[in-house]
Amino acid sequence: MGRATAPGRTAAKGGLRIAAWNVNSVKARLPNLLDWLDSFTPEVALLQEIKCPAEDFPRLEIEDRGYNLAVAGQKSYNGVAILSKTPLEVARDRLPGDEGDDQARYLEAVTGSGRTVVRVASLYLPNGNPVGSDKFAYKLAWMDRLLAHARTLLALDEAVVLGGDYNIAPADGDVYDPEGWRDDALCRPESRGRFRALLHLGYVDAWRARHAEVGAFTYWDYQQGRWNRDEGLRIDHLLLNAYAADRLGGCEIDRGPRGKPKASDHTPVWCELGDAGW
DNA sequence: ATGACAGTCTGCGACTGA
Repeated sequence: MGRATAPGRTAAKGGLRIAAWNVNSVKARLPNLLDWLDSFTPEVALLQEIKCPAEDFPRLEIEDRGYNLAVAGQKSYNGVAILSKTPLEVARDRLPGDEGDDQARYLEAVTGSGRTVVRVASLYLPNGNPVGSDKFAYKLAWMDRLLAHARTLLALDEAVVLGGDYNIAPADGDVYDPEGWRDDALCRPESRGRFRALLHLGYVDAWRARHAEVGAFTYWDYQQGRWNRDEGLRIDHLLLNAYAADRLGGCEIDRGPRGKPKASDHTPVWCELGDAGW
């Protein structure tokens, strides 16, 4: 159609690029976030760990760059947001299954238009350490709720992308030191088994679908020179249902933001979805 | 080497994260 092409859509050629990034405080990271939005110009950005209530989100700076915005925030910790060049229709701002859970870790919205309509979720799965604690139980329960919800989403005839910080390294090849991390909540069989259960539902790990290599990471600890040594973990993921996977173009980890001053300890992962072919 | 991280607010120390 003759619709005007918005700035930043050139690389997508009518498709759209969806990125997930744990920014570790949207206020502390605002210059980094704006630099990234200006240079990469994703059509959709799924942010985690904004660490502020929705009313404190730097809305104007984002909207000035042509993004619509949806936020599920809370004071001090957690918090997720979705930025999109096209309007957002929020579907839910909490993960169903536990009315008593007030942590802001899940936000789901429908965005895109015409042949590029897509349902996206920005999710921040609990860390779960130390293993054996109530935090670990919360992580596994949260993952069980995500599995149940992901199953209900399969009934929809639309593309679905569940993106964010899963706090799970799916396999030893996603960890710089698998032996050292064997008993960590990010690598435990209980965590990995639930991640695999998502794949068994039919969701596709977009990065793994496009890359066979091991030793590619999305997170590097601030301490002990982990970034300079490239000692990290791949824990941020884009999971695609079949409708989305059928449209999957490239999927890449953008290491650029991790190397900048005042960086988050995570870096973005993004994928490109082409137009629906029908 | 008496060190070597970075957010948050309960704020000059404690808590959380991965």
